Amino acid sequence: MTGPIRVVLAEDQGMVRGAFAELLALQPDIDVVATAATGDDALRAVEEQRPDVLLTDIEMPGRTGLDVAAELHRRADPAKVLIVTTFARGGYLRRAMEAEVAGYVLKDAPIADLADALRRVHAGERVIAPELAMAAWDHASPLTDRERDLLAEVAVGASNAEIASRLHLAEGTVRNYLSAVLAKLGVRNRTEAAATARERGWL
Amino acid sequence: MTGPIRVVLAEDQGMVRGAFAELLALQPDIDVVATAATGDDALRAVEEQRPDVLLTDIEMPGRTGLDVAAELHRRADPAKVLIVTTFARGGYLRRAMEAEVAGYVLKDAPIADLADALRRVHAGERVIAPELAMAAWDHASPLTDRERDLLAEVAVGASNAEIASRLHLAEGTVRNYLSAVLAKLGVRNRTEAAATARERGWL
DNA sequence: GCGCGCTGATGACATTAGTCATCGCGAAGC
DNA sequence: GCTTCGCGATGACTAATGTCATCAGCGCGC
Repeated sequence: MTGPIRVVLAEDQGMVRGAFAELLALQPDIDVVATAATGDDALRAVEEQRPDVLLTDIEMPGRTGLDVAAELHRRADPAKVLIVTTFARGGYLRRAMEAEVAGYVLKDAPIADLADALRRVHAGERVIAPELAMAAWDHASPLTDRERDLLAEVAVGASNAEIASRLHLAEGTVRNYLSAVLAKLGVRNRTEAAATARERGWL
Repeated sequence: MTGPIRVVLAEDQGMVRGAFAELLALQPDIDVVATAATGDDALRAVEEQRPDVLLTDIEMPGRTGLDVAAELHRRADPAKVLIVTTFARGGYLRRAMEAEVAGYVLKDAPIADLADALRRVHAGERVIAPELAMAAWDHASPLTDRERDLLAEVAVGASNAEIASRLHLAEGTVRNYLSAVLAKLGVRNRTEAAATARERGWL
């Protein structure tokens, strides 16, 4: 042992951030060296504090926790990333895996799991919420990258003409792609496609 | 003073529930007599424990915190209700007001506000998050009840024909209503209307 | 009791959205 | 080298959406 585990905590909700920070600080082997409310603050805190572990939520203003994880991975930063989130979405887990995060736990789990996961991640283990390890992959998105781009536009209410101009496509092409998306999702119109994709985290 | 404030805590996310419960339990004047992960459990806990205050999240499986608040209000239960939630949505606050809740605070606020709000609510004060007291009403939904019903169907991807049959309307009527909704929201199609309404909490 | 807003309805019309067949190009995969 | 797949495009359809004008009953406010 070389001293307590140095942790940066990123979580946008003030109460949850405060509560986690206070509880973790009660653990003798854990030292919360900084907290952040946004992804950008989290990155800055990691640069300044060089912690052992970044404990981060996903949904935060500006950069998300997944964006931060991807950025740290790109920089080959030695800090391990432990994602703690509400969302048991396959898409999130996929992106987390791509960013090589060290752990992914759900806020649904008991609070004791948090410090436990932190210690295991610090020890070099990989910690994935068991509900996800199984469930994530049979929900894998059948969409291609381009189809996802398109669907993202659909989800904010863009018309085919708008999508065509934003994505530099012919309008007919947009119609065709969307037709394929509808078939893959097994739905009958764009609005249902948007609702379904949102629900399954395929946006 | 007749002893500590007896609190029932309802919150679906295990980690957040655990963290809040542990922190509140550290306060000498607060006694967490029960915790619940669903609205139904919360109701049951209030019946059994007869607490001074029910501290509850809104979004929970089954019955929401707002449903529970409305039910307790209907029963003229003496327990005061303090809503603590992520969502600064006008619609939620409106429904909370209708259920005569004693307080409404945001998880965005610092953790110290939680125990503070709890004490003030117990003392008979009404505590509303300042961001909301102002903001909620200028975002008030311009939609009528029926229009909201319709939009809820639209948001899950129903076609006009489906909406017509589910709501017992003529299809032409559905088209007209939707047209009015689109005009009120200042959008150009149903998918954008769904996205906008979801974002503003008007569903 | 008159007006207004909500609800519900028709019908005609213009515009979008969605389907299908078919094509070209390039990059993998075996 | 041939096939498969992703990407992008036309064109010709059909079906679904959205717009507008117009009407009628009901309840509420003043």
